[in-house]
Amino acid sequence: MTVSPSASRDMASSRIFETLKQDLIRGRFAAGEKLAISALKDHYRVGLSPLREALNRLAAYGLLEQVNQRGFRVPAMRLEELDDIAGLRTQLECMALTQAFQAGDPEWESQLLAAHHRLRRADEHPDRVEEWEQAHLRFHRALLASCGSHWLLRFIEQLHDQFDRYRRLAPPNPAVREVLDRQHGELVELALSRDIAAARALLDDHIRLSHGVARGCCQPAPPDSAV
Amino acid sequence: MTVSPSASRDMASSRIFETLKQDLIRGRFAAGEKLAISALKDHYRVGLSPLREALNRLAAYGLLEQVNQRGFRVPAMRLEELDDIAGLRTQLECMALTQAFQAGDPEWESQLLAAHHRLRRADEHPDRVEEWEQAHLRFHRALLASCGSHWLLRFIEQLHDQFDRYRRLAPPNPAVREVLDRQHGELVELALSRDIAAARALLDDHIRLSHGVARGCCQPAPPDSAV
DNA sequence: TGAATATAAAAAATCGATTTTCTTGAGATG
DNA sequence: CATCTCAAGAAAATCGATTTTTTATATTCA
Repeated sequence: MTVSPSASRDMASSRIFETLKQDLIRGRFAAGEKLAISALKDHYRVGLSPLREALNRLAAYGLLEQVNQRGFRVPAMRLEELDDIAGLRTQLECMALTQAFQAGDPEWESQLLAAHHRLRRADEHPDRVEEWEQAHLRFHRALLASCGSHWLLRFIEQLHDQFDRYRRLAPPNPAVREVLDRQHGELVELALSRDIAAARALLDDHIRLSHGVARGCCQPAPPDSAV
Repeated sequence: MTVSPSASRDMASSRIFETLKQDLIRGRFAAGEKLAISALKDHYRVGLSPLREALNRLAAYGLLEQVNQRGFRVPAMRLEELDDIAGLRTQLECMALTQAFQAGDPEWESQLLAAHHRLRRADEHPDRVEEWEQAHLRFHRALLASCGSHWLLRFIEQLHDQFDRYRRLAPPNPAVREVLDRQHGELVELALSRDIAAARALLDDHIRLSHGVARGCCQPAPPDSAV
């Protein structure tokens, strides 16, 4: 987030922040679960201070909730919130897309092509999920990177993380996945030809499809009487 | 036993977070300044741990920057960033306004009227700046409160805080201020009559005017050769 | 002289221990 | 039998001290 890029010499709090962030997005904790701080401390082999600093950052980022004197919990997952996230993501990304197409230069085009190539390579290895996830995130980043608004990109990134938390919990849908993969290539084409209207429509559809899949993460809440 | 209003029940880290947040927005620290942690500790009379947790939250929120092993600094103020913030604020607030008008119910109308009344009362006391600032923030919150998107409101709040950091540093402009105050009342009228198009135009203008005033915060950087 | 290096002082980050607050459940009360 | 009280245990929050890293200053060497 705000920590400077140098990777290896990172502070313990930044390392544990990144690790926890990924684990939260990957769904390694149950929604609504209360985090036992000393258990985390043992599991991740970090001290209390860096751990607590990371938890505080995650709470400010929206991947954790902090309750007054009773620690941190994983936010509940509600269909209503997923819809909110997806809807807003659509609007913000379409906004950024327009600006990115208008301001995009050859360097942006190159980076986009490169990111797309990496994503296609990752498509070929269905077993290496984390590599694909990273390539996918970077592709969407590259698509909007030239939009010129630091704050817009920041919010989009945050929404993307929130969205993925839901999507990753949903059962995979190979048929839709195939369409989504194809759309990435089409987005690149439209980017190169600067076809804003078509690209917006496609991106809207892309997110809508992905949203539909992600909705599978919440089964309808059973009435209280059920076992 | 007299339980003082929840505030004292808060954790030290939350109290110092709020205090620091306000002081940052009010411009009590110079832009670009490096924060000396132990000085803050003495000044605010808090321990190191709660202080560091608050600083971490503020960095995640965007009111501080954290540099790898060299602590926290106040973000620089750049005209370019103010323009980004104002532009995005306009787009997000207009988006929220539309949804708020569509979903607004009588309770929302009441709260908006109440917030506006408090703001007008605060207008009458030009000496009590902080009261006005709070009433103003709450008015704008009330205007959009019924929009139904938790995440949109969250981002708008964040942008508002960023924007105010610039605006509060700029020299006051009584002429523009008078127009801005009048616009608050007009926004209420348009809210009650659900005139979305007119309200969007007015809100756009409202932010544009305020943006113009806020721009006075950065005097053009003198060339290096100057004394 | 000027670049490079060593070193002392300062600041940040982290650790281990202490204090505070919540939670649980046994026993008292109505 | 349900509710309330209170102490013991668990967990969170905070403190004080230590370790690590940076910064400033002085010194050496070409």
